[in-house]
Amino acid sequence: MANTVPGDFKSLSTQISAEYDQLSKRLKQLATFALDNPTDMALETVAVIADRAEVQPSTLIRFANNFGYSGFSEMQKVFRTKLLEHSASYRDRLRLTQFSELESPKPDALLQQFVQGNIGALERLAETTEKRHLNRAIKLMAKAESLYILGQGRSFPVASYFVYALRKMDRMAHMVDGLGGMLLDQSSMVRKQDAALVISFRPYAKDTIQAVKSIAKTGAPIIALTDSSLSPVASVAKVCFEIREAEVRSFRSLSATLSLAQALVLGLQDL
Amino acid sequence: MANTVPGDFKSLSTQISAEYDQLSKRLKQLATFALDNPTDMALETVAVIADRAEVQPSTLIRFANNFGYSGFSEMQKVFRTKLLEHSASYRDRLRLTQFSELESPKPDALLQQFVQGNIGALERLAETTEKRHLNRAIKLMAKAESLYILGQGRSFPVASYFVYALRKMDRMAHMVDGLGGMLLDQSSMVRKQDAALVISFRPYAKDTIQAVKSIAKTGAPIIALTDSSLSPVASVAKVCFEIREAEVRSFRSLSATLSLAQALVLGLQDL
DNA sequence: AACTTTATGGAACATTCATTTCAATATTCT
DNA sequence: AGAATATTGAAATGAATGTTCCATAAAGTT
Repeated sequence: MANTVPGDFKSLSTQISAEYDQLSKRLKQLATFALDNPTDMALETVAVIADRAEVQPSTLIRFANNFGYSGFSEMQKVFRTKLLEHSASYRDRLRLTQFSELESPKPDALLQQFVQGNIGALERLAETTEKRHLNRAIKLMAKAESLYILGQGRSFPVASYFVYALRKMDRMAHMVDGLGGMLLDQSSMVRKQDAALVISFRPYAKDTIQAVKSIAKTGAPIIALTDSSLSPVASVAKVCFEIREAEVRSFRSLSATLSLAQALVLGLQDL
Repeated sequence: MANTVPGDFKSLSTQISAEYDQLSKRLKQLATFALDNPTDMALETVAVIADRAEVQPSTLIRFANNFGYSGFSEMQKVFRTKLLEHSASYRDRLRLTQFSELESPKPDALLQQFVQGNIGALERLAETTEKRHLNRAIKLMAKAESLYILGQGRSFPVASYFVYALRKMDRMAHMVDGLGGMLLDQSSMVRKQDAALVISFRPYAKDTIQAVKSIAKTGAPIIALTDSSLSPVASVAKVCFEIREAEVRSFRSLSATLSLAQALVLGLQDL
């Protein structure tokens, strides 16, 4: 048996619709409830769902078995993943699907994974980024005489992109890269009519933190792109963007961060 | 006490941030995990979360108590409701942005445009990239003793990402950046047992082209990431990836290129 | 109508789960 | 350094949850 167990919500719901006529009375009753209240199915317990659907708890298990699942819990996973489709990161979704990362080691599949993950991260970025943060950040950048960009390690590509894009728009942009161990010297150039853009992700580069803190003392506003509100740069920033990047095989991406960088830079154009 | 128990996610997360410094080691550890993985906090069981956060189960209850909740379950409700609110409002958002594509020049719309554009570019990349190109490129990279990376202007962020990622995987990776006008000197270091990775988009930087041609003469294989098969770097490359990036307001993105870069680097791991 | 098959309710069961407890360890204060 | 306090790890506990079982009811078959 175990012919085709619906692995995702779409195939499950179509199968429910298809077999609906052949279901028994209580199973029909539950079927309509399930399709009407997928959120309940995803989050509530057997007892609660049974109560809401006005069905016995055992009916839920029978329902799940009827569609090939070993029990209710297994079926519930399908509803949960469906719930996360748009709101959660790639990794979260992957975790709930039974057959996940392990199998496909081919480079082609790898690219697919990155693409999927990055798409997810981008959707999430669009969803979670607050308009007023964007506005405030752009205003700060516009007011600043010079812009100083800090970013090391994994954040360096983003920093260099900022510098490139800002210069393209004829803005004064300086990379604080610590070349030749001059990091603190470079950051001491920042005056309070300037502004600093700092990109920093775990593990937060010590140099960057140190430089940001010294900049903060000058009173120049700091715009931070980081991964958590607990990040050491978050506390000193005037505006702080929390960015959740995709992660494939414990390798974090940069797509979301770069998209945000683009939006910030291009936003300057409109002022 | 029960002074103010955070009833919604926002107040909870701000309170976590506020009290973070005064938390104990394990509680800090869990705090960052909770803010990083709200989905896990919402859906998983105490045991699973404890395992993922590398913490004892009891820590979760202590954490919840610390913020005024009677137990973990009570706190979990906060994470769950926020998950629901979020996925609900997402559909509204999508509907809204689909309407307004053309009109609003606000930074928020700009971000949506970038996100949409980049998602499109990523999908296209997944479709058009040929498996055998990936395989060939990865094999060339694996065989090479040292890897030399070239990329200037807009391609520089990608180049620096390559260097970062390759070094992370303990590969010899050298940036040919032409610092101090030494570009041709740097490229003369390449021997035929090495390989070069060149990223170049219109308008192709003269320096890069020149350097690539001189590298080609050594017989070292060249892998190119570029925008057209007519690009000056395409003709000298052993493997050439044509990448079409998203363009918003005549500003080209880098998401697709970076995703490909990630796939290439991580593909090395599997050999 | 008698018999077989299937569906259902409700309680019993076993499992998983959140929570409590306590000894061991680390930290702080005197 | 030593006592006092706070933190942590690991197992025990008890509550909740998912699942199974079986007697009863309904539907279908001869």
